Amino acid sequence: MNLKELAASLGLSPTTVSRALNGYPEVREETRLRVIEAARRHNYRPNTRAKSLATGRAMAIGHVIPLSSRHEMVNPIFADFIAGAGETYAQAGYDMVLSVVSDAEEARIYRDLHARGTVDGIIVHAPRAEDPRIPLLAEIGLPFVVHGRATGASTPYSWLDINNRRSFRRATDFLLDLGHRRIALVNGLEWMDYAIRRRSGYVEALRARGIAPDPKLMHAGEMTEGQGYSAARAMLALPDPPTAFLVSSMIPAIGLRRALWEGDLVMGRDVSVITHDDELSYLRNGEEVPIFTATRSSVREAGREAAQMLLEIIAAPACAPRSILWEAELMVGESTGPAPRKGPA
Amino acid sequence: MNLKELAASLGLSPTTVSRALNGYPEVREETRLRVIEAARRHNYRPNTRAKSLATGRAMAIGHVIPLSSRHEMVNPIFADFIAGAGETYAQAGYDMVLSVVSDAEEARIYRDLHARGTVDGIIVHAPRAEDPRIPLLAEIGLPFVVHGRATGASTPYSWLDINNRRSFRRATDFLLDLGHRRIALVNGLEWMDYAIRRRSGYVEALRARGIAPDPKLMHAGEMTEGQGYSAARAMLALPDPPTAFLVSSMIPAIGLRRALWEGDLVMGRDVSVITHDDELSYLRNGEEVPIFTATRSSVREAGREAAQMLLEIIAAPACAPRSILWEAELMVGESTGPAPRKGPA
DNA sequence: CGCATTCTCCAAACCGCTTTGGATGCGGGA
DNA sequence: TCCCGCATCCAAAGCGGTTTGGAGAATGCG
Repeated sequence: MNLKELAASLGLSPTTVSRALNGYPEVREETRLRVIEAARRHNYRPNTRAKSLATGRAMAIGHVIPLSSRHEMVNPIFADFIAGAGETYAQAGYDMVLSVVSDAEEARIYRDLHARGTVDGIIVHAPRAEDPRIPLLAEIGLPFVVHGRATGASTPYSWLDINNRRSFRRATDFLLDLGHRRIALVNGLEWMDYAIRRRSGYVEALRARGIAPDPKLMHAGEMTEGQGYSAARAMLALPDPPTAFLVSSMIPAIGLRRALWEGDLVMGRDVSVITHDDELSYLRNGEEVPIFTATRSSVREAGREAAQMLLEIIAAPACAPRSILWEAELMVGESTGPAPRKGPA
Repeated sequence: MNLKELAASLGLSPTTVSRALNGYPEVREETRLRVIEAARRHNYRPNTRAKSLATGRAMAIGHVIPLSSRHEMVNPIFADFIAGAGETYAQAGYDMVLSVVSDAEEARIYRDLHARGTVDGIIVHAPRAEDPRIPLLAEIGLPFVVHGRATGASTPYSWLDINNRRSFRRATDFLLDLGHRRIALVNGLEWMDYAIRRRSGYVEALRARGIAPDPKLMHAGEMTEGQGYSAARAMLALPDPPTAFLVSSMIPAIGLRRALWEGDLVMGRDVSVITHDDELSYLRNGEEVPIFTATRSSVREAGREAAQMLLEIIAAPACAPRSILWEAELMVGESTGPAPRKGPA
């Protein structure tokens, strides 16, 4: 059932039916009701493609999942972010289109999505330092919002991020206040922006207490269970092992927990752990009492908000780039405690 | 840059340019090369919406993520499945559109996606018993492939699934052969099709050895870390606790591992564990030696294959429904061992 | 050389919707 | 009574492609 047929069945012109359905005033109220009723009865939905061809708006937002060709990993927080963004899109009548691409062809995909008119805007995931995607998107003139930031980007852009530096600074201070001096950092890949900021917060806190950061206690890898495990194993085997760990995500924290258990170390007593918690729906940090002391911020909420921001930018393309910076809260759980007197084991 | 402009810049008609780019034979080879070169130089990409309006094909596939309104959880295996499917779509020039909806409005979304012509086909995720989506999609005539199956569906349909019943039957047999008699099942929600089949494989194996399934050893819940933990805690507190567990996913298996550690039970010695392993990219089951003995099947590979199947169905809509049934392999890891003589603890 | 093909290319219709620019009929003010 | 303005509706021109139905030139054949 298309517009023309619906109009014919009502003895009206397509023009009038279109206007009736889209709420234009040039149509008698009685007629409008008749049209709406008929549309409902016939299960009429305007064809998306025709509509967006006519209006010039795709009513769709693109999300590009980059797969680095070496480590073919899907970002585990991606699903929850998408879920949040999806809620916003659904309310606003937008569709979400997803592309999974290796980073080699990422630039091409952006150009494509824009040139083919598939989407009205884009959410940029997992920004890296000096991320080339930002100048690229600015150049081709496709509205976008970055989830995170990109250190060293010169063009202004819109973003939503948490205060990674400050939250890891606070977490490190928290551990220092508990008497820990050998504090390890299990962080994300070193070129990821969030990892850079977290490390700088960590280093800053150490330096403020006159502690030189020890490269042997700083690990950069992917946010997998295995990475958390092996990083912890290696560090615990050092002659002077850490008494506390700072971890960038619940997933490696779980691997770290495994390593601790294997070493007969009790979390919160022998070794303290603080992790960042994205509040992934399938990985809650305990039910009532948090298992891990954690810097916490809902990535799903971030998805909702970033999507909202992008829709507003699309609605008013002229206005200046906006940004939102959230503070992560520090939830004290059972994984932290005073530094042991003589070190673990 | 659109077709008309490109044509004008070449002194050709839009017809000829379109044909040249789409490989039709009615155009001189020399002209074709000239057109292709110009298209490349001007970064020309045909407008998706106009193209699909003209051809009637959306060149897009829909994935609907159902969020049950009570537990607002994102299926953790979803991201990897999507990544696999995305690879197939990218190769075939299809886009992927995602909708996140509460199950209350799922039916409406399917009708919408079809009526608005947004997609050419749909992948159905997380099928339940007697899943209403299957007759619905069949009725509205939208091609679809189910990832999994739906027990009790009367209309024929295409699907790709693993042999859940057999793999859990084999896993249970494996534990029985090791001497275990009190074997617990930590399964998915009882109305999920995969959970039903896994339970039936488990029950079947027990019955074949003359063991009556004990409802107290059968847990049905969501595939979260917390569920695995609390189910294990509860069962281990029984007067006659299980000596072995069968778990439906790595994520609750990790929660289960936490419960075991808390109870000072060594996995593989005091308590045996077999889990299903979807090979999630961020949750590898150990590096060389698998940590968990596991029934294993790549959900990402499933995504690739299901997408492929759907594209073939769209290309040849008349042909009979197809189906693929994969056997999961049983990987023996370190989490299983002979039943302890007198039970744990 | 004449005619039928074959090669190339083009004009125009169409996909389903929006939107501009009227057309028509009615009531009200001068 | 006449004209104007308003309310209501419609015809037709896009949006950017594909595709049908030729047209004109070059080629093949007798």
